[in-house]
Amino acid sequence: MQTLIEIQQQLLPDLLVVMRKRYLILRQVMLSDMVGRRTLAASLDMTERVLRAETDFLKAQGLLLIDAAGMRISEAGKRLLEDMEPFYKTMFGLSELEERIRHHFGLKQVVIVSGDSDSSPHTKRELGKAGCAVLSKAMKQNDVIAVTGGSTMAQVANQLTTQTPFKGNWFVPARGGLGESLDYQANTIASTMAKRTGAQYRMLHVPDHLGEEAYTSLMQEPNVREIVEVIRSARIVIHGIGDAMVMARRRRVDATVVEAMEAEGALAESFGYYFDRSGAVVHKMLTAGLRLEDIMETEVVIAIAGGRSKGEAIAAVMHFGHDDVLVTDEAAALEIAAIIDKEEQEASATSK
Amino acid sequence: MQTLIEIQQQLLPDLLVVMRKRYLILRQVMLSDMVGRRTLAASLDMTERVLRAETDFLKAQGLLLIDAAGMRISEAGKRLLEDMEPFYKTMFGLSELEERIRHHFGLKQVVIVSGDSDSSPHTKRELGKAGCAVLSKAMKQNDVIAVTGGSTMAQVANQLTTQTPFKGNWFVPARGGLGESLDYQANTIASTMAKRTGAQYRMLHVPDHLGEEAYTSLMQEPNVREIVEVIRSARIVIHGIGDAMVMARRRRVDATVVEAMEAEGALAESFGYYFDRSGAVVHKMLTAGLRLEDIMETEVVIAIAGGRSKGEAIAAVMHFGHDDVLVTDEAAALEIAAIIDKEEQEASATSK
DNA sequence: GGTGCGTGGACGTGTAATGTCCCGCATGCA
DNA sequence: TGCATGCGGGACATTACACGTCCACGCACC
Repeated sequence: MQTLIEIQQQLLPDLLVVMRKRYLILRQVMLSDMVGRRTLAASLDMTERVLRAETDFLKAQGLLLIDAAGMRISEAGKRLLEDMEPFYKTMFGLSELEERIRHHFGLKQVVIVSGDSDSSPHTKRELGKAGCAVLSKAMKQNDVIAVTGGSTMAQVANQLTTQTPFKGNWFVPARGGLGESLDYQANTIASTMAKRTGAQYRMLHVPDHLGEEAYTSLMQEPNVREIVEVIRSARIVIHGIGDAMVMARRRRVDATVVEAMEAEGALAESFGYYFDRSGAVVHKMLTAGLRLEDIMETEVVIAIAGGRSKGEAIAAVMHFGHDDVLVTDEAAALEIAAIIDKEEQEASATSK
Repeated sequence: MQTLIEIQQQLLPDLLVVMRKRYLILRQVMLSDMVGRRTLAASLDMTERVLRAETDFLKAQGLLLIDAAGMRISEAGKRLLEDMEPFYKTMFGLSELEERIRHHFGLKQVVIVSGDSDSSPHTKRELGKAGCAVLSKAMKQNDVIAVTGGSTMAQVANQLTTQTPFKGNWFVPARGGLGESLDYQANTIASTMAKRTGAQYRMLHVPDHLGEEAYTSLMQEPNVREIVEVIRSARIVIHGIGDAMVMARRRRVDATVVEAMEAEGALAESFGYYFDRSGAVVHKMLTAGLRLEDIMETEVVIAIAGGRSKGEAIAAVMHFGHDDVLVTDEAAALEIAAIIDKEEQEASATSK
């Protein structure tokens, strides 16, 4: 059985967005007692014109009183705010979280699905769906999309569908082979995505982790070189995020290297790199795939990861600061919010 | 305390309209099992193109399955319809009623406010407000608006406000003096409305009910004649509806005439005329105000009346068939719906 | 009486919604 | 087996609307 809100989300996905917008306007006016349009627009981060459309509407509904001196809330508006209070958190809790995380890390967009991917396969599926929606929106024609491996990315690949085939688009793996199971290989995922969207794909058949010698000689190979250049020119990168130690072990990284990384505080792994708590890269190395400098120049970088246990790792990668969009779940988002809280407290403590 | 639905009706009435539209599409598809776009558009009374936009959306949401053979509902869509069922009536019950009544009497628009004006002054105020909204929307520049008397019309006049003054507009009484209390006189109401909207007004200082001789001689008077011509040229008429016997008594109509009218089945009164159950006019008479033929040619005729006790009278006037818009309340609307039911049953019984 | 902030009106522009027409295709009937 | 019908979906011109921008005017406060 679904609640009214869940039904509405399906039937009118932007209902909550509009509702929240109007609610916030009303609340802001209430708090400001009497306020002008420009001031209000600034404090709500809206353009003056769209705010005006909304206030005109709220006035017509009798929730707002507007006269030459400015705007104030009506009795009916006050009552509405009070009555809406109990619904606010369940309705907009996630939107609020999204906005908070988006703002703190300077991202373009944050999407949070409810639940915890660690414990619920259903949430993981939803996470995949949300990832698809974001990716589909980002894709244009003749794009190159670099994808990483991992179970979450595999989930995205399985959810991907499209009405109009993206014929001119290329899916490529972001990195070479990483010694994981076949299903979670970047190569596998890139090919699945391409097949499901009617796009093309290319594979990179080299191990990711290379010594300098092997790297140089492989890059002499014309066909390797060619695909590597395609990869590095990707306009969109979509990647998962993992726990550093778990990933290192799964990838059979040298025990000594693992120890070194642990000593340096490695916490998160993403597109083959390891990050510490502050988002600094631990252990940079040669790779045939995407390099850090490529990521920094990529137009759209989408991170997708969920589950309570991944919260810290996600925050670390976000600190790295080159992502544009984050798709995650409620459990991870709450962890991230807690980390933000702590950081802000520390920041205010040191500033004193 | 308001429910979430009530809050939404205030905060996003526009979106709820969209929601209803999508719900009805989904339901129609469900009932039709498998149906084409053109057929569906016809049965929902929508243009093909807007239906297409909606079905594309519903398909993207996974609620509708579309293939070369036609459209059918998906499992998720079926579930959504079931889950929405309990909310439907509270959300759209009034819209449903509006549409039903609108369609049955061939009106352009029906507006229903919740409650019963007979028992709740609050509902009566809301009725007034709704009437204002309709009237404001209908008014253009340099219009002549004829208004009748009555307590409901007085309520409309008291609620009327406007941001932009309607300078070139004229409010006039639809009929002459009718021996009611001053507050409910058409003259009074016309002047109140004019004052509240910054418009002009003219008065008609003659008794409404006239013998042939008096009528002829009064119409010789140039200033009477002039205002009468203005009245009869009104582009908008807004009128109340009353119970025939109550109004006749209040207006001190001759006892013999009252008896005659009662014998003829007089049920409702509006703009000075008396109607029987089927909307036929009982007792036509000379008047210095609006005549029936004027009403028939008026561009916009707005009826406004509410309260359970008025239901029958409203239905009678609607049968008369020259109104464009009806503004009423829930209690009256339910009475009207019951009458429609009965009529339709009788109609189907005779057709057999 | 000046100054600043307020609303509301006007207007140009770009984009999304809509009306219209058409195509290729599957299906069912002759 | 062939033909007609009705299907979804693509294309495109037109329209309507939302939005950014600018300005006039009025009110309150200094």
